[in-house]
Amino acid sequence: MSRTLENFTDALNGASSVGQVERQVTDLRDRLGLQHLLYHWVSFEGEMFGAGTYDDAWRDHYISEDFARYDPVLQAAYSQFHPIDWSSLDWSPKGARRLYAHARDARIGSHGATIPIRGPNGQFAHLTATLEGEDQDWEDFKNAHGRDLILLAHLVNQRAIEMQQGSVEEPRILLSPREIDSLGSLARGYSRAQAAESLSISEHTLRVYIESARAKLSASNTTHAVARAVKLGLVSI
Amino acid sequence: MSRTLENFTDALNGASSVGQVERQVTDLRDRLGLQHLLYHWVSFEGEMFGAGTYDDAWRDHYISEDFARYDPVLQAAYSQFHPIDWSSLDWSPKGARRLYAHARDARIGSHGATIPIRGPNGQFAHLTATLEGEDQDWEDFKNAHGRDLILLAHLVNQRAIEMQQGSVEEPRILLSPREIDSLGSLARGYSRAQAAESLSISEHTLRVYIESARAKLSASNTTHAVARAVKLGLVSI
DNA sequence: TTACAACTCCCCAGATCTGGGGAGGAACGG
DNA sequence: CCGTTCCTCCCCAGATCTGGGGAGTTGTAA
Repeated sequence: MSRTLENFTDALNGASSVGQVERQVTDLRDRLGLQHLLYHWVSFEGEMFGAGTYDDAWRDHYISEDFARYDPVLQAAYSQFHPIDWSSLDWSPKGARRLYAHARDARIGSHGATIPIRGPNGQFAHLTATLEGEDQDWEDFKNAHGRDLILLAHLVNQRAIEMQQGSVEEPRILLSPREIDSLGSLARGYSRAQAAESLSISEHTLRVYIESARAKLSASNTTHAVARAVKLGLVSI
Repeated sequence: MSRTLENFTDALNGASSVGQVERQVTDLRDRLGLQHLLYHWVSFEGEMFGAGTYDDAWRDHYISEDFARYDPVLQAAYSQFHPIDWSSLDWSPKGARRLYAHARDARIGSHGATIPIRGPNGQFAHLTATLEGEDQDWEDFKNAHGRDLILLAHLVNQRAIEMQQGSVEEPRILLSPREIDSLGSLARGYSRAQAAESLSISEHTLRVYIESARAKLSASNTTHAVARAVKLGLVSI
């Protein structure tokens, strides 16, 4: 790990407010010669916060244009473990092309990488670094700092969790094995009749499991319960 | 990052079998002066695999005694994001004390750290490093290599996912914006009537979007479509 | 011993979803 | 210009899900 990053992470541990974190992120961005650096947490309930160097105008614009719907970076971040190099993504759909054009106008950066990071209970965040320059500049940066960014993402997320932990901790949702089996079958497309048969139980029993899982997941209906369970990693498909 | 770890991760990328990975892990353990080093993936279905230096006798013993139920390291790994220093855990419950005694007998190590790591779709793994020595030896190791272990966990997990995924690449599925809106509303628990109203369309229109999204996702029914869309990161909830 | 969670099973009646059919207009790329 | 995709809307009839009620057994921890 480079000295710059060591100093940054030491300072991060001393930060006691988001404002201080943001100043340190800005400083690190400049030291690394980046266009932007952003840490962004998307909580399970949809709350968002972050610390980074995107200006308010871009943030507001991104939200008002509902770019999250079209953003291939976000979609890749949700579904992948690997760091995402923006140049590896498909920007051909219309919405994505539009986002790309607007981001170029806003001087977000010609190249970027986004590192997804996951914590317990469905916590999700990502660290994004962008650079303005030629392809070779970007390759050089990745070779020099690619692994550093991974570690940085982890350490920033760790600090963010520590800062967040003053507030209420979400209770951990636990489903029983049969609840997991039941929602899992539905998530894989079985009807209730099929699911009951495959689990060798009656549909009545299956329903009890679904309903109790629904209650634990605070879900309005079964589809909602399944979606939450998939999102929380409680069932696999 | 130290030269030893760089060499290890470069070799890891060239490994084409679990056996090769295991040899490299053993080598790294020795270079770092550790008692043991273990990467352990716990799949959702309960399958476990890993690459590490615990011997088969300990693994079998751990399983036959059902120590996973009592292991405070595992419990902490499931519920925390931070690297877990074993010495920070509460070993006073009866089962945990018993596990601790058996692990000491098996020379697992007097000190250890476990780094939890999470991927998409509920994937969970951890990297554990143990050391036999005095408290000061352990503090020295953590200061020298603590952050390296975090990065190592990430890179090993990345490699493990690559190996697990083989050659099957899912064709990229694209949903239209209205399809995304529709499935997203259902994933958030809206009934079709509510979803149609919130999107300012008729239920008939909503249904067309749901059905076309279902076809694109090769889903048996709507719940299946929603689950797949969540899993693939196509909709957020 | 008691309480709770997990597992098993049932009923009725109404609400919602699904298979299968139909239709039109606008935008974009070849 | 034509074909495709996306967006908009409709019908009928049957299948499935849901709200609300009921029940029992077993195992475990306090």
